[in-house]
Amino acid sequence: MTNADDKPPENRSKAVAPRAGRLGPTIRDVARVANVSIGTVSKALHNSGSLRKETRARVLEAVAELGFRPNELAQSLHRGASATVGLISNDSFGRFTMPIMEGLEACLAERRIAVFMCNATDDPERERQHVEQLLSKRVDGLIVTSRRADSRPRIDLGETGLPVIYVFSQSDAPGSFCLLPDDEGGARLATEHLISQGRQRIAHITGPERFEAVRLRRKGYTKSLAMAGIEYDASLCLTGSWSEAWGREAVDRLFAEPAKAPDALFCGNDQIARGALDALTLRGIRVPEDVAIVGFDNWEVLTNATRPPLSSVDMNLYELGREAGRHLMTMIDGETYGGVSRLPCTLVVRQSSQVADAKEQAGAKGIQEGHDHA
Amino acid sequence: MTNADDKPPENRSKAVAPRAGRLGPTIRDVARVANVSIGTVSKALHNSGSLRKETRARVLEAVAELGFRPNELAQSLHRGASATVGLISNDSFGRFTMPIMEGLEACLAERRIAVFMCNATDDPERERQHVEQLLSKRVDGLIVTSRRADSRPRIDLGETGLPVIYVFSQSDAPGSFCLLPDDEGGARLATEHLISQGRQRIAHITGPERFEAVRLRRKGYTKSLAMAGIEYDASLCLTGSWSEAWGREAVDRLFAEPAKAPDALFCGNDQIARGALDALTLRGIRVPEDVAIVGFDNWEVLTNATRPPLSSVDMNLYELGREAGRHLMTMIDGETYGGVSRLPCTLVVRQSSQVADAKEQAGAKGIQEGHDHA
DNA sequence: GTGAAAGCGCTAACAA
DNA sequence: TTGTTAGCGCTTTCAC
Repeated sequence: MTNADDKPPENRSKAVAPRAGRLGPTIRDVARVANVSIGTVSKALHNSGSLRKETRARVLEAVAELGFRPNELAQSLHRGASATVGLISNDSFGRFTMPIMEGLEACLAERRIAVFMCNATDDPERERQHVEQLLSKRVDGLIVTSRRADSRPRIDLGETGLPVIYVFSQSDAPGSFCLLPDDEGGARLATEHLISQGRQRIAHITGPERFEAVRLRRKGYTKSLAMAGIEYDASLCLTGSWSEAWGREAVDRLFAEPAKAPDALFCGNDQIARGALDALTLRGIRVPEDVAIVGFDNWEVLTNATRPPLSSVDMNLYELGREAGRHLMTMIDGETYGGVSRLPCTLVVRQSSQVADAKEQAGAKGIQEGHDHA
Repeated sequence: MTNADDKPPENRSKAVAPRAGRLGPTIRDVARVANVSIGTVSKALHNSGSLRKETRARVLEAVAELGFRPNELAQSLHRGASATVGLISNDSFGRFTMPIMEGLEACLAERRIAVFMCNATDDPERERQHVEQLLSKRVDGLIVTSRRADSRPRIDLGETGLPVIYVFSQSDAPGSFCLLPDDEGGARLATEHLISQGRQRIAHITGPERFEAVRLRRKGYTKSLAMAGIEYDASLCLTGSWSEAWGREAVDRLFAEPAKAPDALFCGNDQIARGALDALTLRGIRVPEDVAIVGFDNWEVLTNATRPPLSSVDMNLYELGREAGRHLMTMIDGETYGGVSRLPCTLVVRQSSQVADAKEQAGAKGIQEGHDHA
């Protein structure tokens, strides 16, 4: 019952919907301009059905003229899927979340899926609100990430069978799908590399015991020692905080008695490694000649800033994010996954662990040369 | 013409819309269960109109029973606004983008506005695609951020009068609204602080000339010197890269001739400052007794890791993000802004710039004590 | 106080 | 080949 000649309401400037003008032309407008029906416009847009060439051309012309852009909200409503996923982070978008986000976004963008960013910073109430909002917005899937020592309670999604992936975080609920780096494997890469460099007394300076990553990395470390027939010396395995200060302190302890000093350090993260390196330098101990060092995280602002540049294990978080994206897409398509999946780490060898003339060692599986961006 | 007793289609398991079950109950279902009309349910949900107490109760009961969650997509379609904004980053979600995102998200979450994250990494084509997608999703506003030396081309939004804010980035188009930290002011805080510590020969080691931030910070530095009656010595102002290596190299140059050596360093970022600090320490020059240092960015992984901890200028990026969110909300409500707005920086004083017994200096405007998280 | 119905912009099934 | 129309799930006006 609207009057057929419905003009744009230029007159009612203070109408109830002041943003109407911003919403742009609708498919109806296109139909009017092209002088065809709405259904025809839709067909022309999706290249579906059969249409006379010139009709389609006329429609596309009108589309261009009006600057028509289909309203995805309406499409989603119809389709029952929003081409949208939510990413909930508890790491305050921290250093570890970033590369994961990038990988995820890059992967999903290819299928034109958009990502809602939500920061819950370990506040259960905020998390609940975000989940609530995401469900209301009818996201097609959910990614949960966080840098946590222990596994987290699973997200409560009620009856909705919404696909969820825990990346770089673990849910305690059975059946949840978790994507993590292979900490143990990473540690083995590092330790075996040091052994291959001829080191025999390899110390491990690492973070707080309560982190599963700490326990797994130590496991990899001890396994590699065992495989090489090196006896594990508990006094060489030091647990502390994730800081440079702890790295310095640990070195002070390890090198208190020169006779018992190690000839290599495998550190739980790059900050510890840097602290250790600084402390060694201060003591006049040469790296890598006297003591070789390998860190963990491959955080380039650190690894490339030290002298010498720091070898480190890379968790390939960007790749982890991509993988999460891929899995999520197949889950959205109906697939189901569960359990913990771990992605391999890579060792990036720089000067801190390799005396110059031993360089030919590199090239083995999971090992790459560090390219220092000058 | 649908049969009134429309059952959920449990039978057609391989139907065209396999996700239908996931979409959850609709307002129609609620109406059926509560035995009222759809309109009544809506009123009950929004506490609008007048409703008998028990009717409302009945509706809410049905809502709870079914786990009904209003479909925001449908609401948005009706309302003509999506309660959604886009954030386009060209910094690959880097170190600077993170705190901005956090502030933005925190601010918008209060009004239940969700944020789409898009990473364009300085690729114009990807950026265009993202913008296109965001427009299709009918976002209510756009935030553009990037760490760039120069101003960027403005985002092309066609006819849509979509609100846009450039945060930590500048558009070359006149009329654009840009939100930036007050680099010049930050530099003045740092320089004046050093002067107040009795320093007279203050060097400035900074980044590449092509960054506007570099030029502005130097301007602040020279102004402060002038105000204090200290003559500007061009040989004390060194331009290089943003790296620790450059910080070390610059110190080597500055201290080549001990007679001409400065008694304070104001560095263009914390990495440079750290490199400088390390180089000084290596030369046996004491910080802060012999040379005081102030950095820029207040990147805590760096500032708290050095010995002594590093004083630094904080750009308050989190606050910048919040401010962007606030402005964007008022712009969505119809307000318009333009031009460049700069937010004040803060100086965080730690030990690198302040000899112990001079501590009472702190407390002035824009200056705060650095609390080192152990 | 409550119900009916017209949209919001789009798709797809069906008619013409 | 093209037009018509019934939804998608919700809000809101207007009858009753």
